[in-house]
Amino acid sequence: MKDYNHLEIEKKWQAIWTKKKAYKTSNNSKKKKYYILDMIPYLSGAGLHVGHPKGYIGSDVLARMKLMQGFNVLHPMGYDAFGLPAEQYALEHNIHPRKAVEINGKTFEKQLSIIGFTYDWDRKISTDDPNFYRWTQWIFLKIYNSWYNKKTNKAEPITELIKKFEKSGSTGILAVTENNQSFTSSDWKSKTSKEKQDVLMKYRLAYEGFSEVNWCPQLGTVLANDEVIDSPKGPVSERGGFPVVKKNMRQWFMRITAYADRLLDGLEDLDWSSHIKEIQKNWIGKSEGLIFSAKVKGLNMVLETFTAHFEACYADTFYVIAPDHVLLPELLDGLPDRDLVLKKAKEMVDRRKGFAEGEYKEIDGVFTGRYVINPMGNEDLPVWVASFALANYGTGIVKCSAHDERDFSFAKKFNIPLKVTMLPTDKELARKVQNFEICFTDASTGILIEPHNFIGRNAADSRLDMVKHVTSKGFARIHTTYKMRDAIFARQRYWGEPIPLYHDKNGIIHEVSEKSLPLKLPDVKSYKPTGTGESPLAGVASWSKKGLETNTMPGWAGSSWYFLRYMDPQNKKGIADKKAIKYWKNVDMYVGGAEHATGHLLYSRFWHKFLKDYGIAITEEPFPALRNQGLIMGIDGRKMSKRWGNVVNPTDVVNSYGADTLRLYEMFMGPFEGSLPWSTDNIIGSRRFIERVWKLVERVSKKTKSDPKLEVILHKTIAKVTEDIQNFAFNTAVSAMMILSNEMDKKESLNQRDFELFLKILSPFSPHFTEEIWNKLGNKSLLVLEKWPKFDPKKMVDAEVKIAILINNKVRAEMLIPKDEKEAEIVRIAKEMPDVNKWLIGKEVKKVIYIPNRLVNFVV
RNA sequence: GCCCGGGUGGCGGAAUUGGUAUACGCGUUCGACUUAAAAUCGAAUCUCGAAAGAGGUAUGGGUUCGACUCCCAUCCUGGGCACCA
Repeated sequence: MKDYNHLEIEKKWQAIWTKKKAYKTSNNSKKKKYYILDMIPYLSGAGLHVGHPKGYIGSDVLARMKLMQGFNVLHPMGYDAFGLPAEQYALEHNIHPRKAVEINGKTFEKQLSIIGFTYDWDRKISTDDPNFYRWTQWIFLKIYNSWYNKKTNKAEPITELIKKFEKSGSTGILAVTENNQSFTSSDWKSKTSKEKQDVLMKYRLAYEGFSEVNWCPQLGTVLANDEVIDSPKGPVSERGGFPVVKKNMRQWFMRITAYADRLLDGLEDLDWSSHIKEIQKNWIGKSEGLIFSAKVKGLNMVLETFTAHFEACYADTFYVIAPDHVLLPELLDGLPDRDLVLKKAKEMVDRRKGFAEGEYKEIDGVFTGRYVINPMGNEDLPVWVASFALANYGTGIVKCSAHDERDFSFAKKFNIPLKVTMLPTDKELARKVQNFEICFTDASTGILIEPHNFIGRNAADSRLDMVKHVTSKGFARIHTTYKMRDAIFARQRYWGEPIPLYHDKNGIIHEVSEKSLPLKLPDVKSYKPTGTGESPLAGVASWSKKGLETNTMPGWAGSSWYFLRYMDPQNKKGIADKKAIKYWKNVDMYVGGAEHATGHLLYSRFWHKFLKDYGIAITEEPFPALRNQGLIMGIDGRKMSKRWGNVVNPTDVVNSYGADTLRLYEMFMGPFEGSLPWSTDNIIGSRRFIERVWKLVERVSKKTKSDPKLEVILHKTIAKVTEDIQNFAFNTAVSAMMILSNEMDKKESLNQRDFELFLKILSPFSPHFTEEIWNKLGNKSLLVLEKWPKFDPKKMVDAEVKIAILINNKVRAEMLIPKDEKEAEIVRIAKEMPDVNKWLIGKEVKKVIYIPNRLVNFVV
């Protein structure tokens, strides 16, 4: 056997696999399908470092095993070419985004090609391809033309809603949003087109509205909440780190909140890390509580407050309202200090704007001069404007008591009287505020006893009782709120999918007809952000003349459905052929970074659920199983980045060690989901292993008989590797194979069939050199398409086992004995062993514990 | 502040219905080969101890014949959320 020349071998087999179309995926297969997908990468142009392929290698190892196990495997790759990363690269390098995408795509493909992936490049997609974004626009129109029917709990065409409005006698359609619309059919018919549009806009799942948004002047665009991060200097953009401020703008939105419950409920059955599920759960932020209504004294007005923590509601002594609350001016009407209070409120709002979300901790307030009648009693409670109250959570008005730390300090500052009810956790508080009035206490148990008798109940039960109590008395009603907000679906940028809508002279919105899709992004000279909040498209005469929407779609549009396109990427009649979707269904195993927990992974679940309602997708969830690869850090332990000069280029590693070594090492480094520093020392170990296997070939012979002991290890290894790959425990799979090769190394001669079984299970990790050996051993077929070995449970059984002899849990001796020997026999032999006997002399054995084939423990 | 993870040799890490802690790899030390070095091969490598033995999985306690594993408390650490009522 020649010396191991990785460059030659890898190039050779990559060419042969491509020529023989070894990884071509068919849509007309009788085999069972397995769809394994890597998160679509965006083309930022920075080039890959060794951390990028880690996830791809993991999914590739699984894909290769599934292929060998006889599945029809779909394992595609493409680019998310639209959006900020590509555009930012273009701006920095002063080239057109289209050109930037082309260059970066080629670099990316070249870097990947040498690692030896199983991608079927015939299925490549790119989100900026008109043949692709035609369907992104098409889906947008479907979403735009739908509303969420809470009764059927699914999206329905907006035409169905209009029919309901038109149907005579119908009044009050159940609203998706807070707007409780109520009108008769004649009311509806008498409305102008514009008025009808305004009503429907409150139901559409894609809608136009105004809102305070995260505006990034440097990027010249609006950012979603998850694209903004906090820094010591205030909020900055995730991409680029530029300052972000609040700005009120016209926007397109996606009504993701309509799907809040389904997004939350669906999480339970997903095979995702609990960590990611937890993040999504917190993001959705479902909170069940009560809404109390209180009459304002001296006005014909009711204030509603939402609270999820109503256990202490009998102790409430004051109300607060958000300084920017829409009802505040009305509440102040007729009061002498009206303008003064409004001015103070405005100051509070302005002050808060200067802080990042969550950074503003000042306590400020002003008394409105109004009182409400306590809904649970008769006394009057003062209403204050408080800097901490948020207009957009709950009702924007809070009912306050001493039990909330923040309410407590507010009351302290402004000398507002307080009461407490004793709750199990509040004994300390009761001591702290002993000067205040204490109501409804049970000093010994801390459980509420008045005005309803709850003696002997635990906290959860008394919470339930409290709900019953206050709702039956009419003090409050049950209500659920969510922290999640509707997603902004617009960017004031050039490089994105055009939104296929236009406004006419009367301000009526029309759709670009389905037939004329794709609505192509026009070529422009200047694609730079205008900085004013207007999209560069506004400056294109032919575009604005038609009244076309000048905002483009955000970066997450294409990535919210691309996985369906891979099923049938060339289809011209729809996003994919019905049969193809029926066959591939959804992604069996999704692999990507954990940083997309609240962005991509939430948005694509939302779109998929919509497409399910619409009858295109056939499963409720797009990604039933998800694995997140950990980062690979620089040698210095810092994140790999040009800035630190610690970037390791995979091409360099492939050149000096080979793709097989790179692949094996990245899988062996540690747990797949862990973040680890790259190590130039450790990679040697993986290379040595490959060379040792390479040399083993010299001892392989068809004439050599199977060694029974080696066979046991071999079959145990096959079982372990099969299981470990399925569980993404690649590091232990590699370690098991290292143990096997060490055992083989001890033998003078090896049975060829046994050795070939080893090659097969090693092939997914290091496909090139194993293919070369397979070929050299005289096989004509391709190893990568060979059948995955089945382990034989009969061959996994050791003839002899090593049993540890313990005295009082200390190992004192060992014995080799036939498997499944009788306990009595083992104990008899053990007692006679000198190393055991000396510990037992003169002592009484109180107990003998025997664990079959593992240990025997004498308790003396 | 609240909600999730995690803490095992010099290093990456193995080990879970509770059953021989430190597999596998790296590094280090010694030896072989070599004029020499690299590479390769062999041996050793948790701590104390000459040995017998003793101790040891962040810390303290508990359950158990037996705990890295289960329970309680504490400390450290990574991540997520946050004036969310």
